[in-house]
Amino acid sequence: MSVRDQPVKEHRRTRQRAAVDEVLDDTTDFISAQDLHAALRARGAGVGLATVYRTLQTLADDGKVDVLRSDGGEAVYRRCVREEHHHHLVCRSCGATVEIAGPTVERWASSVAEKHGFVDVSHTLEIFGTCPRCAQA
Amino acid sequence: MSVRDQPVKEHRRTRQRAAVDEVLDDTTDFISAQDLHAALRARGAGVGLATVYRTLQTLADDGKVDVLRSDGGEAVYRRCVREEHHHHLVCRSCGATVEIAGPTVERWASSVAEKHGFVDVSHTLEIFGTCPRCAQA
DNA sequence: ATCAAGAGTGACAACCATTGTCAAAACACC
DNA sequence: GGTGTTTTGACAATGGTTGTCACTCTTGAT
Ligand SMILES: [Zn+2]
Ligand SMILES: [Zn+2]
Ligand SMILES: [Zn+2]
Ligand SMILES: [Zn+2]
Repeated sequence: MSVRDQPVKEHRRTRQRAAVDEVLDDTTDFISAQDLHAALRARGAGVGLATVYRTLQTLADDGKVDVLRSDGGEAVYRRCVREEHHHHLVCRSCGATVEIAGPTVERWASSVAEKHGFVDVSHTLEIFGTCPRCAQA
Repeated sequence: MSVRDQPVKEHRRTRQRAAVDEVLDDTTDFISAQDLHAALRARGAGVGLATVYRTLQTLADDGKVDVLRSDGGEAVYRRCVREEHHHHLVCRSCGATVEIAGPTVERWASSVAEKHGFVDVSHTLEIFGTCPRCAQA
């Protein structure tokens, strides 16, 4: 997404960050800061809400988690398998997420931008739908 | 974006809606509800903030305006030239917007979704960059 | 034009995600 | 252990957005 993957400043290892990591690893769907905070509580490993927000912010900055906006405009986070740039196919009903890579789209996006003289280009692309499991109703 | 363009219930014509329409027509970039509210004030045609939000919501529901989220998660609206489905190339600096149509991407998106068994599919796609005008710095 | 019914309005409160504050606690390193 | 820096967290504050509800306006019929 950014022009270049940079240094990624070192961070201290704390109980809180480990706890957040753990929840992220156990969660396959995108999750909001609020929900993550609740999940931590449920696990007994309470972490301050502000800390959850800060931690997620940091992870996002470091490219360790992907961020996108839910319908309500709430930011939701997810630890993705691929580190490289990719997109998502998300189930509107259950939240099931599939990571998508599309060289074609990447090329198309940058060519369109270039055609209009835009530089320092990035893009967002998400596909929503109802997954097979949820479809059988 | 939705599966089908539907009936679109009729709405009453009021001074407030006309005023909002006017601002939207005069604004080429995406604008937030707050900013639109301020713009209305500046024009002397004051409209309640709640009304601005409701009006934009309605317009969006009817597919009369496009909505997307700014970096800060704020919803921004724009009356686009094309009524049909399309996307945007937006300048991060000045907000200049170009409407984009991409049959290729449309096909790709639905084929990817189909491949994974997803139905009732929609997608969001926006390209961001620095426009030629803003680039010469 | 008059009128009734219901859609629309607006000032204000309420909500809620997110960020700011800052003293206390935890970490990393010597 | 000592020390300097980072991190934490309870709480306040911010800011966009929605809810409330009495009042007003548009519309369509009489
Ligand atoms: Zn599903
Ligand atoms: Zn991409
Ligand atoms: Zn520009
Ligand atoms: Zn499209």
